[in-house]
Amino acid sequence: MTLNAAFLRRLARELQRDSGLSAPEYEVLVNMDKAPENRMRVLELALKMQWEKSRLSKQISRMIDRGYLAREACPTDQRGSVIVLTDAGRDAFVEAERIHLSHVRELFFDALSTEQLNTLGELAETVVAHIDTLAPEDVSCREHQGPTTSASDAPPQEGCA
Amino acid sequence: MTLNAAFLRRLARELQRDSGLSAPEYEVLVNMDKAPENRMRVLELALKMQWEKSRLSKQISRMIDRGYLAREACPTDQRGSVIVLTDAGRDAFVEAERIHLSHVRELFFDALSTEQLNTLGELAETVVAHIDTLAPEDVSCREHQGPTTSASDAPPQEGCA
DNA sequence: CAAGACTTGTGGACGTGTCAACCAGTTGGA
DNA sequence: TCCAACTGGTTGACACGTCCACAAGTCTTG
Repeated sequence: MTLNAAFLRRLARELQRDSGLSAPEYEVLVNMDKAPENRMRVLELALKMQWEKSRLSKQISRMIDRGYLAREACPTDQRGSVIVLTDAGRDAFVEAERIHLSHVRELFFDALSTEQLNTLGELAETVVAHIDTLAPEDVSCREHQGPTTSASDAPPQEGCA
Repeated sequence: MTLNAAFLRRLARELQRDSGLSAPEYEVLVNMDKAPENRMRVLELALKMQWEKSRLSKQISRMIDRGYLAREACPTDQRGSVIVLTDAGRDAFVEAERIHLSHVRELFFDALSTEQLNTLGELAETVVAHIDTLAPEDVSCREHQGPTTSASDAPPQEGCA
């Protein structure tokens, strides 16, 4: 726990300082960058990131204000909106990614041997699997309780690789 | 990273739901409970928790409003204030601790063998040590740069044991 | 002692996160 | 067909965090 708290705080600060992007902004950009045509429905993104739709909605609004994203009407569902990565957004992301990866490498990977990294990965997966096993708890996009519609699809997309 | 994010979020939510205390509140109470006579100077607490003084100041104010803490004038330094754990604060903490420890046990310790736990602990310490080695970065109570006044004293007090 | 430097703690502005309420569009039946 | 239930997304209220500025007390030094 100590490790993780210090680690995340430090990475977030370094990212902000060196690239101007906050950690949440970076995470969103990671996922938008991977999306086909750099466009995605809000809910699709929320599922992929395991974020609450409310949280994502607000984050998106702020990032639109900053020029990183744009919102478009969805042609097939009048309620929905499609989020698009702007050129400015992509530029900011590319630069931030370069910086961030070097921070990660410096702080983490240099500290452990390959073997140790593998061991750590296995331990982490063990616990994650255990958490999934216990009450599904339906991590984020709740407010429906379909009987375990599709519990363990893809893991959430953290912005760390 | 995935492990930690999911883990912390889940624990925080369970704590809030079952005890009514937020994670930051709980952390503060952990430290106040350990303090001699349940009283501490603000800055002393900030150092122990590795929190920014501003963050702590605001958290304390909220917790005073909720009746968990009280503020007293410091007899030896007119600027300072001493924080005291109220009876209500102690009661809330005792109850929350009971609940929280069972959550931790269920989520984490049940998932790994003793040997695995030891291994994980060693890996975490390795990385923490590495982080400390790299730029001290002076984790939280910055805004003075005394030449490494007392770098690695006690580790920060996380509320997890 | 007086001036400047430093310390302790608070407050404002703003970004981030959760919960719950809400609107509008969509859908599945009677 | 038409209404009730559901879904996609936004918003408001509030808690939490960070950065920066500041007031007021304390220390240092000429």
